[in-house]
Amino acid sequence: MNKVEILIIDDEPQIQKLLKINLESNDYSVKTADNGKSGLLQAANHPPHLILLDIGLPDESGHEILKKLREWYSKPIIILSVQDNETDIVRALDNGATDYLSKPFRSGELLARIRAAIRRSENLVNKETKMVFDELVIDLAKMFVTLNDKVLKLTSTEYNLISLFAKNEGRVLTHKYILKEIWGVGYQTETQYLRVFVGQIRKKIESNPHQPKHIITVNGVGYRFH
Amino acid sequence: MNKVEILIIDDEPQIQKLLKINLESNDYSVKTADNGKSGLLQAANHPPHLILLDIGLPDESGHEILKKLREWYSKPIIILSVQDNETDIVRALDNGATDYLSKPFRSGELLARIRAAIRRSENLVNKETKMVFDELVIDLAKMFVTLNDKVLKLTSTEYNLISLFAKNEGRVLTHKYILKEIWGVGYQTETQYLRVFVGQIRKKIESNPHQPKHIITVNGVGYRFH
DNA sequence: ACGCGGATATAAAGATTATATAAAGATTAA
DNA sequence: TTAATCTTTATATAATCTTTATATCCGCGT
Repeated sequence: MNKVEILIIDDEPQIQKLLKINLESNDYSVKTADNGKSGLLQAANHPPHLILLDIGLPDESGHEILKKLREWYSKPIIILSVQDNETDIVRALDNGATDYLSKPFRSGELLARIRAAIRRSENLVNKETKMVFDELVIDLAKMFVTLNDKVLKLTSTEYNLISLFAKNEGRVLTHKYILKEIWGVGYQTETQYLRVFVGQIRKKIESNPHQPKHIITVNGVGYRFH
Repeated sequence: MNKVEILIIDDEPQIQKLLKINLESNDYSVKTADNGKSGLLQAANHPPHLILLDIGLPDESGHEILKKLREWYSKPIIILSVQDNETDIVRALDNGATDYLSKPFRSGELLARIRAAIRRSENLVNKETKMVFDELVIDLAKMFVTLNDKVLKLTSTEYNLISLFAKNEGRVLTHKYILKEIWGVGYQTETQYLRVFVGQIRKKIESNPHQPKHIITVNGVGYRFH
C-alpha cells in the first residue's frame, strides 16, 4: 500500500491530533513532530511527500525552519498559521512555501489545497523510461535510442518498430501483428516492408547484421527481440 | 523585453484596471479579457505564463472556463473570487486551479502568490535558471541568451521557442506539442511556422546552420535540442 | 549430404513526402 | 508612420517510403 505521507510540524497537541485524524481518515499516512528541530530531523530521515508547517509562533522559528527545509526539500510545504498579516504570508511564500492557510482553516479547503499541491508535485517527477538491452538503450520518453552511448539516427518508422520490439521483449511478434501495429490494418500482407525495415534496423544496431543478436527471425512466423 | 505575461479574465472593469496597473508596475506584461469566452480565445491564441481568473460570478461560467482551460493549458491559473465559501474553493482547486484568493484580497499577498506559482511552474521543467550548452547559454530567469558571451537579439517568439527547447533538452518535441505550447491550441497544424522559426534560430545560434548541432530535426516527428 | 521450394535478406531505383530557405505580404507595437 | 516581427507563399533540397529485382538462407524429403 503506497499511501501519501504527510509530516505535521506543530507544537499544539490538539491541532496536531485533529489534523492527524482528519488526514488519516482521508487515507494519508501521517507523521507528527512537536517542534521545528525534531521536524527537520524527521523530514531528513524519512522525507514525506508533503509537510504541514505551523509557522504561527511569535518568534522567528517557523520561518527559519521553512528556510532550512527548503535548502534541500523540494516537495510541497503548506504553512498553517494563526497570523493573518500580509507580511507574514508574503515572507513565507517568498521563502518557498507552497501555500499558506490562516487558522482557523476549513478542513475541506485544507484537504483540497493538499490535493492540489500533491497533484502539482507529481508532475515534477520525470519518469525514466529507459530500456536497456546490453549496449542498446531505448528511451521511450525522450524518444531516442543509443548504441554504446552514441545516439542512433532512426527514421520515425524505424523508431516505432524498434520500440514495438522493445515493449515486447522476448515475445514472438508475427508479421501480421507488426504490420498492423506500425502501418495499419490495410498493410497486414506487406511482409516485404518489414523485411526491408528490419534489415535497416539491423544494419544500425547489430554489430554483425548477418548474425543478429537483437532482432531474431522466427522463420515463417515473425521476429523476436532480445 | 520578454516580460512574464499574465492574462486577466475579469468582467469588472475597475478590478481589471486596478490589477493591471498593479501588475504592470511590478514588471509583468498584462493582457485582459472582459469575459470567459474572449479569455479562452486569447489564452489559446497566445498562451500567457499565468492566468488570473475571476470565478466569482453567480452562474457556473467561471468553473466552466477553468475546466476548458485545463484541457490544454498547464501553466498556473489563480482564481479570484468574491465567494469565500468552501464548496467553491474546493471545487476550483480540484478542477485544476493553482490557487484561490477571495476578494477583497491584499495586493502584496496576490503578488507573492503569483511569484510562488510562477516559481513552481518553472521548477516543473527545470530547476536551473542558467542552462549551458557549450558556447550557448540560456538564462531562463533573466530571459536572455548568449552565444560566446555575446547577448543574442531574439524576438519573443524565438526566445519562447529556444527556452522550450532548453527546458526539454534531449527529448524529442513533436511539431504539434511545440505549436501548442508556443502559439496555442489552434495552431497545432501550422508546421511551417515552426520551420521558419527554427530556421531563424539556427541562423543565430548555429555556427553552420546546414549542419545544426543544437536543434536537431527528427524527420516526420519534430525537433530535439542539445 | 544434396537439391528443391518457399521464405528471408539486401541493394538499389523510383515515388512520395518532409524540410529548409528566401522573400513577399500582413500585422503589430513604439 | 516606421520599423520590427509574424504569417504566407513558393520552391529547391533532402529524407524517407515503396517497389522491384536478385541473392541468400532454411527446412525438408530423398
